[in-house]
Amino acid sequence: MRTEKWQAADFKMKKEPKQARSKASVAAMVGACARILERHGYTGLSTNAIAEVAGVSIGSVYEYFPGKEAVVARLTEELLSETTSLLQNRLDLTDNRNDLHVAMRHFLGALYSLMRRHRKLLRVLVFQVPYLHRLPATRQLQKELQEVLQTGLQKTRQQYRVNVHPYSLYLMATSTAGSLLHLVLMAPSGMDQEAVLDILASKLTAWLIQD
Amino acid sequence: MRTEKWQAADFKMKKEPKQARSKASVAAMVGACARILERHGYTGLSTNAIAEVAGVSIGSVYEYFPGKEAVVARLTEELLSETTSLLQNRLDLTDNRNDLHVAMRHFLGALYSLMRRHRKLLRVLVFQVPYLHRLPATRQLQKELQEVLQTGLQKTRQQYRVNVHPYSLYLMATSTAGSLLHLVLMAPSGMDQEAVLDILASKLTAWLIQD
DNA sequence: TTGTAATCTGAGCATATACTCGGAAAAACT
DNA sequence: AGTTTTTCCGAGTATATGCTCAGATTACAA
Repeated sequence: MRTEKWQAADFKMKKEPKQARSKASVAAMVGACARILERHGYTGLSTNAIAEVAGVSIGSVYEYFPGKEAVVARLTEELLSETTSLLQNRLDLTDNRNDLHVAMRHFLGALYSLMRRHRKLLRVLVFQVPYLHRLPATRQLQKELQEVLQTGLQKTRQQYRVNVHPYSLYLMATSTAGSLLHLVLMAPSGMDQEAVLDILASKLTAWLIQD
Repeated sequence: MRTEKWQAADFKMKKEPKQARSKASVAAMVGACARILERHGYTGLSTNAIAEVAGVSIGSVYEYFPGKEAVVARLTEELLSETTSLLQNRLDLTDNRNDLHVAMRHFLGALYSLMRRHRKLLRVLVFQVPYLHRLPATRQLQKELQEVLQTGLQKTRQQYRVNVHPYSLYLMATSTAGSLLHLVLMAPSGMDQEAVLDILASKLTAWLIQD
């Protein structure tokens, strides 16, 4: 029983594609990776499958990636950049609002719809990819979310004179993540999800103010 | 690209062991399954590995299980029964308490220490097993947790005259789960986890009462 | 003791997956 | 056009994994 490969997996590409042709190939591989994950889960993901679905040969895959783990890493990086830009946009939008509850609600709504758009992929990444939390993109996402929360709270603090305990902040973040994930991936049918978001925003606001 | 096997996996044992010898064998297989999952993750789990670690031959594994998925299912059932009995015990203990916050804190603490005891296994089950949420044991656990929450709240309602919206209840459950999971599996080092539990209990109590 | 059911064995086959390598084809450069 | 770099190809090898099966061994019962 030896240590599995993914425990020391290499998440970096062998080389960057330089010409337009090869960029298209890499894009096709990453796209194929996403489709396979959505349709067949991580168990169904193999380098051979990626090559087949992408319409390239197996040799081309290994030309750019050391293994499927690196393809998944690349895929999460692309998702990360989408999330980052959305976060920044939203933060700018709510910048000059002075209603905490409304701002909170907008932020939750944006995160929710983003997660919902990628729900199939998100489910597999979160619940099946063994090394997700060791991926650079994942770590950076957590970092950015925390910064956004801190920044947003800085303003709030000035306006409402709230002072949140670090542990309280930690609990707000983890519980919100838990609720959003459950709502997007596992919510029972017949649930008015927008209404749930309303309540969540209320509770978080109350939590902040009374702290 | 055909549909993967685990998507229609059979989670039931082929037959129950009848003699003491075979019961020991099955126990060894389940134990081996747990050890392999903890040490090598779901990727490292194979029927051959189970047989080797359990000290039985590969033929014996297939005598009782249709595949590794069924072994995992059996393992989760054993975890479920442990959880169920703990839940019942705790509920009895907090039965005649009239301090909502203290009761809540005890309940959280019990859940936390149980999860902590099985943290390695829990991490793999939650983040790697593709079919975890389709396992009968998982479904039943969610059911029981919901019942416990309802029952506990029934008493609370009488004592404190609180009336919680169903969505609010849903959010309490999912956010608590999210925080506990993060605390057990991903909390940054140097965190006073008992203190975090204190705050969580306070917040949940406040949430309930002000609702 | 003898027969029957339960249990265990492990070689072995079929398939899947990871990954290499020698060389062809296309693009870029001079 | 000639040269170099980049890109692509896919048969082929090594290994891992799922699973079967014919028969040996052990428990139990008549």
